Amino acid sequence: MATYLIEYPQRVGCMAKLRDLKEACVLEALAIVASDGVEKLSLREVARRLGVSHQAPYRHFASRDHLLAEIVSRAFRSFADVLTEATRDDDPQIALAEMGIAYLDYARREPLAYRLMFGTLLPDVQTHPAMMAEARHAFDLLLNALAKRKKARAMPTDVFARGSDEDLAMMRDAIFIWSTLHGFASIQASSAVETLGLPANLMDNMFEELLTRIRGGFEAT
Amino acid sequence: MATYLIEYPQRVGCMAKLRDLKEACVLEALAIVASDGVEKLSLREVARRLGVSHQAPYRHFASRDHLLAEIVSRAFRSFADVLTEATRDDDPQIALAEMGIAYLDYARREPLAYRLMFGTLLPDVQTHPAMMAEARHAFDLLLNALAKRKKARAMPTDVFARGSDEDLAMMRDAIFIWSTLHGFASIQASSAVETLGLPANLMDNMFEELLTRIRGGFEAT
DNA sequence: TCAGCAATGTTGACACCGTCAACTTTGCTG
DNA sequence: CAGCAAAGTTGACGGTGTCAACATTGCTGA
Repeated sequence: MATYLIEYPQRVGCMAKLRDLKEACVLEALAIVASDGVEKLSLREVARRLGVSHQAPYRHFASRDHLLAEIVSRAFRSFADVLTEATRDDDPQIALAEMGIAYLDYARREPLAYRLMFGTLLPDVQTHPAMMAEARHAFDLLLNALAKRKKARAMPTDVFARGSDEDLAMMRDAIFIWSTLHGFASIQASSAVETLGLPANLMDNMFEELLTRIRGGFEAT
Repeated sequence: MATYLIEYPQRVGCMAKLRDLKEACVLEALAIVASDGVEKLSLREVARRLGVSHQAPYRHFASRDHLLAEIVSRAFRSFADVLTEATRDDDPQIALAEMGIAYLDYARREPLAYRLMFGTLLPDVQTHPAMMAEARHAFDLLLNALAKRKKARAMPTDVFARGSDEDLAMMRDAIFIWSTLHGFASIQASSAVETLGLPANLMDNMFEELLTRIRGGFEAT
């Protein structure tokens, strides 16, 4: 019987209790993912930790995927917040670098959260539009930073460039940057260095070097 | 009773039968991964498809992870073969580009196999050294290609560079190249373009562009 | 006030899964 | 041909997601 009320005693009525258990499930799920990884996440374990029957969460999440979509959404939001906070400088070029560092740093600090977002099969997008919106928001941070940079460097001739082509080119720029950041981050988050028997410190202190190379590749087109 | 004998009737004795069932398990597992993804791989499903009791595979694989390690090893080997075959040109720079194209092409053609190697939590390395050896072999293809390129461009002053520092620098080069390739490939292999609601053809025909940018980033240090 | 009702939580079942233990069958070998 | 080790089978246990039926709760309108 509702042990979670002890941990979340603020409830005053039915609706509040509802939000409490739903919220408690989300928090407990996030805790499981953060400590043991998404593979260990199960509705029954969440229910068990909350001292509630194994079916109680089903009143608030139609399936495991619905709970997963919720915590993935939150992970994207928190990730986007970190990127936003890190991007401070007025110089768009420097702001981009700040974002890149923040990206890599997040993946290193929170490998399980990073794997949750980018390393597992996500629930179907069509049935979880909120999750997609959060993910897109994070991606838009990169697109916006690129747009600012482009604006600051705009040549008069750019006026003639057609909008959609321009957008597509910028998205391609974003894909390149994201590819390099994501590749590095996921290699680091996986145990690839260990798996391959490479020097343990191989990927340490490579952030700046990686950004330099991204810059080089960025101007190579 | 051993329906798989019908499919693999070449057996002549006990030992041959052993290899048959073991081999049949591996082939069936690879088929499952190729058609439904690694998540759908289960020892019981393999046994069922082979018309054999659910415990029979345990005579040949101590656990699910042991079967997984075996098919991951084979995936790495087949991947390495593809890279090797594609790398034909005498010019080390062109050979590197050929390898890059082959890498991206493989990930696009076989997204489930790619995810098997690079997108899932692999079994423990210490207990599966053969798997690690195959993975390392694939990585060494890149290192060797880089070494050839360096040799072809060697300046006389390079003679003074210390070996281990040189190796470390080359591994860092490899990490950059691999990061970009892997990032792009895994973004493509995941349904990220769909998840983010980006133009469906955004990542088409980007292979050459990506290689150009890698080249640019490569020379930026 | 209180009957009724919808929301919420519980219990039990089913079909999956990996894995351990005990058993039977098989086929080679001394 | 007896024996033995390897191979395969059967059954069980605890874990999972999920469906169905039931119990409880607390608000609401007569």
